[in-house]
Amino acid sequence: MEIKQNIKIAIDAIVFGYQQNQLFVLLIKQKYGDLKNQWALPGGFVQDGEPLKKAVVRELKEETGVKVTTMEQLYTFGDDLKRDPRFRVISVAYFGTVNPKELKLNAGTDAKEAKWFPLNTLPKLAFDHKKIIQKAFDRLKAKLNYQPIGFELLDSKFPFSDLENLYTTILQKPIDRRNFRKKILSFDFIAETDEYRKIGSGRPGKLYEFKSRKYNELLKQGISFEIKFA
Amino acid sequence: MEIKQNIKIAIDAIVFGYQQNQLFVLLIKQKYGDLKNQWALPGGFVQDGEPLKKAVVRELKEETGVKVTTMEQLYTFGDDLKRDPRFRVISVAYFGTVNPKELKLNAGTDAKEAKWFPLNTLPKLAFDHKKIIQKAFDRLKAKLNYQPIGFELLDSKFPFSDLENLYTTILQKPIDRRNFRKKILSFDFIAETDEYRKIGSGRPGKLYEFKSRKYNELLKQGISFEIKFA
DNA sequence: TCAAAAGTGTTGAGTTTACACCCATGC
DNA sequence: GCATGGGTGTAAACTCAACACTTTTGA
Repeated sequence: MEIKQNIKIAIDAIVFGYQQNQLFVLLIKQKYGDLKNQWALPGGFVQDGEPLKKAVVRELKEETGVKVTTMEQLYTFGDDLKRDPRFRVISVAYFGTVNPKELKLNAGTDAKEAKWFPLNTLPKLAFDHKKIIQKAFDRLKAKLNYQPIGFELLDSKFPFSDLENLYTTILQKPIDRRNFRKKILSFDFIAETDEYRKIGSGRPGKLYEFKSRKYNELLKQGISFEIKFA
Repeated sequence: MEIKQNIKIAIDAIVFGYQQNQLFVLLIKQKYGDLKNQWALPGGFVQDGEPLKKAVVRELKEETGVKVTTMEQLYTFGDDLKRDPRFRVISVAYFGTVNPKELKLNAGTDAKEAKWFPLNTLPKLAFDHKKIIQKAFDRLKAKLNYQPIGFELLDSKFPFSDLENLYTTILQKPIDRRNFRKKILSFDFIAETDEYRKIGSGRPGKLYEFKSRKYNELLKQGISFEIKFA
């Protein structure tokens, strides 16, 4: 049985980073073709013997130098036949988060043309990448309500207020600080350290760290992490 | 820029139906190749000028005669290089539900080789289709908790107990009948009719109908339909 | 001593859970 | 009259939402 098909398959990666009350997305500058010099999501064509998720990790490393641990499949864009003007491309989009260290792009590899952009001041984007980022952000927002992600986005030791601010930034609405703290602490997967944040004005905040072992145990047991507040 | 790629792209469709406290999945018997006569999900290769979602609708109609309205993208299977033993195939899986009328397959088209199987007594399946069905079922179950789907799976007029039974069947646990009724009625998108179910033993139940207009309005307003109970 | 951010409890409202008996029908 | 499934209310436990003042630090 011979199948003729003239469709290319690609992956795109949406990587979010967080710093100082701003969400960032990692973009690269296109090097070739009509869209040369336009900004776009990291990504590219899948190789013949390559699983999709390997392709995502590879492209990210090649194009930006950023190493990610887990990328989650977001959506497959394959209804718009002209999303790539050259020929038909179906793209499987993955998204993930990285910790703040990665926000300093190591200049190695091809990374000169990679840059972090604040989510609210994105440049003009190639293809349908604006739409894809929107969808990824929607998913991130939705996830935040039912499982406490976001630890990946923070330093390994962080003051409680960083977590608060991360939530207000992503959800784009204020939260009740007292209720939020009660709720998060009740899950019992972050632990106080005996350190304090040194810099900045105001009273220094105690630093907390994420207890990933506890968190994964709870996940396995299927505990549900709903987080509700104004 | 020339890209060499030897990967085929296909879609698979998981269609659920419901009848008498049982969930059914629509399968077809393979006609060609090594896997001839094995059961598999309806699906096939995407045509060059064809959006993914059109491909799903087309394949379903061709292979089973079943007409679906909306199919939701489930997941793209592309990590296992040998999921199809012949060559590399990446498959975008879609799932959806149909109303009980469709459970009687119209003998037209190629439908002779299509059949509804109860979810708990599936035959041996080709490829990784067992895994795909499992994932679709997990998603169906998850959806049921946060939005009252399932009306599609029932007759247009149904006794309340049908809805109850649908929930216990999918969630695989008993529910509190009184609390369930209170909750569902409080959403106010099903309406009493003045008819009663005629057949069966016991006291005849009032028939209800789904108020899709109301439901869609609420969805637009972003009302959240959480349904919790034992 | 002032500005800035951190830390902390209580109360009322609303929601969820648990629970058992009577009703209408066909046989 | 009995078997079968349909229909109904209430109280206790829990969770959520609203709300404001004190503490610690650096400048």
